[in-house]
Amino acid sequence: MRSTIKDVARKAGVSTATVSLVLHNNRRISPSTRKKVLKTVKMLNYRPSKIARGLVLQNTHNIGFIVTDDHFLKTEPFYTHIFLGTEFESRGHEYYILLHTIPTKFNGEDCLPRFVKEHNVDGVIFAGRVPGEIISCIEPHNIPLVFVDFYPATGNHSAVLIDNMEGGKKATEYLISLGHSHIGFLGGDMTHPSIKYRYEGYRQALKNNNLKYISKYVIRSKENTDRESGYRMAKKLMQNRGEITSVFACNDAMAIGALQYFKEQNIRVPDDISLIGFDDVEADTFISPPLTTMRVPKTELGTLTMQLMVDILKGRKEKSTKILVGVDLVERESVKRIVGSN
Amino acid sequence: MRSTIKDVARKAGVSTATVSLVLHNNRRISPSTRKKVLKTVKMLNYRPSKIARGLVLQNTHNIGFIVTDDHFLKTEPFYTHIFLGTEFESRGHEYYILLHTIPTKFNGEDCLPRFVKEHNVDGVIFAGRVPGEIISCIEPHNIPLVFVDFYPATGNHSAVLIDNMEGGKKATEYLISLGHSHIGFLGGDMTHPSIKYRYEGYRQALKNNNLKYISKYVIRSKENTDRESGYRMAKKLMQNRGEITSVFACNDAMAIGALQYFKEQNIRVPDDISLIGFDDVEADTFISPPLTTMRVPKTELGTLTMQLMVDILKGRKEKSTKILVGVDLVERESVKRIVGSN
DNA sequence: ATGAACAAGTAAATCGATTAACTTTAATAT
DNA sequence: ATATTAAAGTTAATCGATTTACTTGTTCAT
Repeated sequence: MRSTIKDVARKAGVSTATVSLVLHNNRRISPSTRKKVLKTVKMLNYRPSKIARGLVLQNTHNIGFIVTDDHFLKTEPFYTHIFLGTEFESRGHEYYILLHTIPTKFNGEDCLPRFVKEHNVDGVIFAGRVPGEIISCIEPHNIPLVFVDFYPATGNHSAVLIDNMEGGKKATEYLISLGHSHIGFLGGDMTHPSIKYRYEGYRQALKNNNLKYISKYVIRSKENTDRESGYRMAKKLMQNRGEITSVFACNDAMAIGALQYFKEQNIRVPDDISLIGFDDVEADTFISPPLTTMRVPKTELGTLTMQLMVDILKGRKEKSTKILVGVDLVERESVKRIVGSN
Repeated sequence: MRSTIKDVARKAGVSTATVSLVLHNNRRISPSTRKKVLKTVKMLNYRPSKIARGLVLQNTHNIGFIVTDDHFLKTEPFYTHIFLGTEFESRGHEYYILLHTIPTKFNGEDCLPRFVKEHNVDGVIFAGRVPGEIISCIEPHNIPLVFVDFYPATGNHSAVLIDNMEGGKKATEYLISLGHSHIGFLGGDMTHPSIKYRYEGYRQALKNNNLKYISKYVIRSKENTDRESGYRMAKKLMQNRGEITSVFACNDAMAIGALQYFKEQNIRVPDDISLIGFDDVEADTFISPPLTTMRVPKTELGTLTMQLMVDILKGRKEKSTKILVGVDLVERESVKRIVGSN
């Protein structure tokens, strides 16, 4: 049987209060008693029970992590990385992460996650876009919420976000700097804030460089931003290609889908067309040519989120803090300088 | 503030004992009192605190889930599916899953997961191959262990396993049934039990069908069974191709890598060579041609594991129960009947 | 009418930690 | 010598639920 605070107290010849005070570095206890207690603690291999402690302190030291099924399971382990980031960070803070996935076909019923019902979490992290109902179900419970890689339209919540606008701008400006002036944009669901901001960045870059915005160069859909949709959108874009020499895909999954289409059509990348993505997923280095993209620090996104959550729980940060995380260009082989430029 | 058992008792005009007994369906309580209490419970939206309950019952209702980093993060979300399977199943049993990942470069130090140190789990699930040190660190703690998709060489533990031998046999026999008699085997790390058994199945199928085992048709390595290694092993296999008309890759990742190589060499699949994989990962349907493979029910693997864990915790099953899960052929487009056969 | 058997409910101990309030002893000030 | 203060520890209440042992009241057999 595991040892309790009573065992330690008995063995060390002190009260349980003394043991507890020693463990909390209270200086009411003399160095000699302190030493004695610590020795006994070590000897009995004692660790306070998280449960007993939770009962009296009225906390759980658990954090809920909510993400949709399809986000968590998609081929690119984007959210899995974020999840692991929170998990890594939680270790140092003595927290545990409890996962809750929302079915793809969420119908609004039973929207309260079990860990909220049972009051088994001190805070909740939302990763990626989640249905608004879930948020409004949880909000009234008055638990700190932190969003990562998504920010709901209403409310004023804490969030860790990618600087998508800046990223979109950087990606586009990179193409421009290599002489491209007819740049396609391969967009997915434009109601998604991330995609929208990447698109805004694209527009800004064009504007800042005095390039015309040509609407037939821009594909938007209502669909998911996955490989399949990338394939189809690339097809659509190429059917009315104009003078396009490069394409900025709103994420790597779509870029990879587009690449597939280009290959089938014998459109060479980067010789015939340059392609830049966004996210930096693992598959990027394995495909041919390796994809130039904007790196999103996924694990870091997770650790930052968890740090923010802990800061909020300890009252060290405001309940509506926003953290913006920058993205960097990763040059690989899918983008090429326009011949004759510069 | 959330309501406690005292609030319910007061409001219903009974003792806390009565409330607890009602909630446990004890028939010492009269139907009328019962009804009254249940009404109050609903009114106050009361739920017993998991923590308080855990303290008196001496359980945590948490299950630890241990997997290595690289397993959890690899491109094919195989273990992510298993993880989610356990999570789904855990809901119905009022358990929570706590994840612990082992760094790829595990050096043997600090091998005890936090949740074991803190006695914060009732049982531990090991998913996929894990370093032996971890297992022997946890064993002495006398917590129920269940392995899924991996079984350690020593000890007699509970496990949920894929019937790899049967699967390897089925895959090979399928090729044979279509007229193939020169069948390559693309193997990875043969010290891995799963790979070893798939290979055994391959040999058995050959033997049962009176086909010669030709050692140059079999590639084994010590490397990971990933796409990159599939690419390189396919290259090696083709350098000494003999009369090979089909290849059984020990998993889909390797099959996809091989496919990549075949494409680059203008070896058409399935026209020049048939290719069958194992696992049924999502990418299979997106590549061209879609990969014929053996379907492993990943989510089910997770739910079965969790069920087994619960059964063991409740004393309904032995501590060394094994469950073998069958695999099924998924016919897609990477395998073709040999012309002229049958 | 009396006691046995049963039904319905409660009091109180318990799980393992934390901490406010208190006690005891020693040191210091006046 | 006495009051004051500080130091070092302890007592006991508390968190929220569960459950054993007990009480009280009722029914039923004889």
